[in-house]
Amino acid sequence: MDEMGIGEFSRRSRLSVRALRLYDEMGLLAPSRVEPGSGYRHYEPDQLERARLIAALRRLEIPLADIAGLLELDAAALAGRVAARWRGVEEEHVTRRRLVSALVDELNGKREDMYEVKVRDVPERHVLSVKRHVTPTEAWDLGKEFLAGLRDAALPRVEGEAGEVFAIYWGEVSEDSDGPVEWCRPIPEAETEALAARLPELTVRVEPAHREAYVEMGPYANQRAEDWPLADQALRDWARRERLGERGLAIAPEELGVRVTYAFTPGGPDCDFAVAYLE
Amino acid sequence: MDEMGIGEFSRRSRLSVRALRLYDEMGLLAPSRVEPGSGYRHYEPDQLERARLIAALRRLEIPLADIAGLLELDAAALAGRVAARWRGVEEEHVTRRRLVSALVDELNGKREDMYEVKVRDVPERHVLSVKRHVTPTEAWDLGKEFLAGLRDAALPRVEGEAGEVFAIYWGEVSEDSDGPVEWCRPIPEAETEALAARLPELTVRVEPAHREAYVEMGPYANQRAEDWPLADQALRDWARRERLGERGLAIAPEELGVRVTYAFTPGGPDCDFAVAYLE
DNA sequence: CTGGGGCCTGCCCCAAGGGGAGGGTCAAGG
DNA sequence: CCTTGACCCTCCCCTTGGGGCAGGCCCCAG
Repeated sequence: MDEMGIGEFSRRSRLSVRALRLYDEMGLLAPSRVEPGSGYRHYEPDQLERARLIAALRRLEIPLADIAGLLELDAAALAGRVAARWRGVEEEHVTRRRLVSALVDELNGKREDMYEVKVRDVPERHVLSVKRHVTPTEAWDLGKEFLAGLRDAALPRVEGEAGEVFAIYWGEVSEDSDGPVEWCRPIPEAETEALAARLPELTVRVEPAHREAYVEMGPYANQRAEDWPLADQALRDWARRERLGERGLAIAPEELGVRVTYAFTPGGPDCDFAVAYLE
Repeated sequence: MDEMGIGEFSRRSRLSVRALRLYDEMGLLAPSRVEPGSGYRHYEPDQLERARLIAALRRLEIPLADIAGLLELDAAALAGRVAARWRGVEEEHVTRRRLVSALVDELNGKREDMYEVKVRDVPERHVLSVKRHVTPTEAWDLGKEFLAGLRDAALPRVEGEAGEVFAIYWGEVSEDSDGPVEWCRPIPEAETEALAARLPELTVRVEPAHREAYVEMGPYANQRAEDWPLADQALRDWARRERLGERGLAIAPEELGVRVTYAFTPGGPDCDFAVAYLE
């Protein structure tokens, strides 16, 4: 019977008296005995183990509510959950690291010339497409699925840059706005009807000729989400310089009705970031 | 004059309306115009840059109060501060990563045998020592300084394990309790008086013979702070199994008057974690 | 003239405690 | 027996960065 007061238990567990009272209140770590008269809390030495485990989990910034659940698991299961949670933290950390380097580069002016805006004329094209409402992550999955389907179908190609697969963001794609997004594959005009019959799950339509502004983003752009706003900004600045704001230029993915196209090289991960405007 | 309402500015800056109102209130990002009658906020497009910068800094979890200061800097200085802050985050992340792996290993029982408790008899020794009240970080600095001084003094050695440099934590060393901590170097009994005269800044005393329990912690233990509590726990468990709790065994660094000794190999970073008890 | 969206302020809420007020309890020393 | 100091209690307000909701105003289109 070598129970101790909250002060000593605090020192031994390296948890503050404050925290111990909170954990008691939350039912996370109740004292072994509470004096009825004074309300004094008393703890047993073997409660230190639980206390120290809580302290360790808190040091990893795990919320108390989650800790309550974790404490019901056996050691092996707990270890698994902690490891799994940590993998998530690592991932987020890597994301943030990329964000920092992008931000620092941008502040140091190293990215200004990375996003040179160019203009190109795109002829009228017949395309096979899917158009769907999607969340940001689903947008890429939709693209992957679309590309995989195309490979199986072994379609005839249109020559040159105009033959590349591309995506059109018809509206903002974010947490609370879901596009739609359309993935397109140009096809030779002559084969339009045959392909429409062969691939009934895809739409066939005509993409009108237009002139578009674009920036080249290089390989793996899709993995560097922090670069997209910069490309967006570059195009936005260009549009303002060119005073195109009121001539039907669609400048922002976050504006509804916008047409932002991403031009892809189907074999690889290269992509452009293009803003279409119609003359 | 293409100003916009708070809703559109929110979508374009990817900051919530809520956040924008808060930033206005805090003076971080004031709207360019507030309608006197209705209180409606209006923003100019060129405020988007600042807004997006704030959003980027917030994504790095920089507090708003700090952001206010950062926004007054020019781009290069800001980049430097962001990079510096990030280095701190990286460091903390590494610390936490070690903590996780230690915790997971412990939960999986991989560390149980790492801390096998052994017992050894230590003869009476004459030692040169410094004893001082220190904070946790100062404790190691004190040790380094002590070891450096010893090297310069070229002292005669005592043979064997009993000749190693060691430290005694006479009391808890933490944020609000500061030891004291004593660093000791055994010397041959015959030279006691000569050395006392030669090194007047050091104390000379006799460390009585005793039997002590200890665990071996291997190299670089001082860099793995998360291992110390485990060693402590191993000794604590051992003491309870051996029913030594009431026979004068000092079991906890957080208990005042305790004697926890750390045994060092002076050339390298290896150290034991020893708990002395007197028979 | 009515509906629907956009916008306003003001109030309460979250996590995980920190700080302090005001007051009770307990052991030792004078 | 009294006091002193250490310890402990509950209760309330404070923090950060907003989220949610209520009640009400503004403004435009049909």
